[in-house]
Amino acid sequence: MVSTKRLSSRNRPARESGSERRAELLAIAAELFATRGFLATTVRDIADAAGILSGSLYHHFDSKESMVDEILRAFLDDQRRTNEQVLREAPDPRTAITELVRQSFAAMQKHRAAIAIFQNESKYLEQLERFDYLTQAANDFERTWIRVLQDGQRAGVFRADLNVKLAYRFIRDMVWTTVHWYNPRGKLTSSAIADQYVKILCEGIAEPEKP
Amino acid sequence: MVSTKRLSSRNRPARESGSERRAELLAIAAELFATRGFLATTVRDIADAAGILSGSLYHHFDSKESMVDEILRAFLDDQRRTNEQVLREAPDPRTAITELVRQSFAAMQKHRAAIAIFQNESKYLEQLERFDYLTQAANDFERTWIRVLQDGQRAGVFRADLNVKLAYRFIRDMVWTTVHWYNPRGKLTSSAIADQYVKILCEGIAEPEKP
DNA sequence: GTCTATATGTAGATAGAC
DNA sequence: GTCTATCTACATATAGAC
Repeated sequence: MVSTKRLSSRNRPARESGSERRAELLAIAAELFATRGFLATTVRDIADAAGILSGSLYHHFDSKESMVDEILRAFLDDQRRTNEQVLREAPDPRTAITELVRQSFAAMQKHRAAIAIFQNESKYLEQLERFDYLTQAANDFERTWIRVLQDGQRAGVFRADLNVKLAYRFIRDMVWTTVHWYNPRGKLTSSAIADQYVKILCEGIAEPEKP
Repeated sequence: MVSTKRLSSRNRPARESGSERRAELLAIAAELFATRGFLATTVRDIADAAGILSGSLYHHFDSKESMVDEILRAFLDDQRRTNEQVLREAPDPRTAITELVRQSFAAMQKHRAAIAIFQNESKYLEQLERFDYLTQAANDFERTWIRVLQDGQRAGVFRADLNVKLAYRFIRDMVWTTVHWYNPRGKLTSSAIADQYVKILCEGIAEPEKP
């Protein structure tokens, strides 16, 4: 049974995805990239934090860029899938917006470091060809939110005088920048923050009920 | 009249503040730091953009850090002064908040690059002792806004159920992150953005008038 | 999977001529 | 005020032993 053709974690080449050690190292790198910044973090910093020497990292990864690439792709794939599900299931624009916000905050539990990196380093990484998908992902998010806002305007649940592009940026910045100060072990749960934000947001942009 | 003891721009030592060339070079550096990031910008990049060689920069500045230091201090001093004036002159909390927002957006005309640098690089620069004042400045801003929000709550013009610390971060992020996409030569004036934002913000957090 | 040893590039910064 | 020339340090990455 050992000589099966299926690649188990025992015989899979180390430089491909799936090994537990890789995952550990990626988590360590993600944390450092998020807190110190990608450029300010050296491969020696990562190796030190992992208790190995810098050269040993190259047994697992091609380069520092490959590491951040994997971290970001994992987050963006996950986020895109979840957004699509929200849009499929939401019965109306107001629910859709609320759920998109709540779901973005929820992502902070799982992808806190990746979100911070996406926020802080996109401007730099987008200059490199291999990270073109970051620009595409940002455009995808924008299209999704703007469509929901416009649908809501047409349906009369969002103010007609709202500049949807501006409102989108407003919501996006509000949600994502939370990662800069959010503390996963603090008093405020991501759910509580989401509730407070959605409340401020909706009572600002929702058309008041006609009496 | 030439042999006066007063330092004119003719005889002032080049490495002190005031010369026009310094100001030009600082503006060029600020633009690069803002768009590419502080670490990603090399002194050679700055020199290239200025049409000189990298060594020549050191006739004007001690180091790359000194350059960003000057850029940030100029912005923060200006901003602090303006905030104090707003607070002195605003007759009530709602006006104070509105004017603080409007004034922050107005700062984007004069200090766009510095604001972006302050936003993007503070986390890294704060690790260095010489930039301790960045942490202090951020705390000062926070205290100012929170005081106004609390005053407004006590006066009954802001919702009593508002989490002021959360609302502050909400406003701060909303305002400052605009610099990431604000285009000084675009259709939207900073004043128009401010109006739209203040509207969304206030109709969200202002207590509705009792009929 | 990690270590030893090292190649290679490039960054920030300096000294002195013009 | 800028250039020429160069120093020094450190970053990413590699090759092969264990």
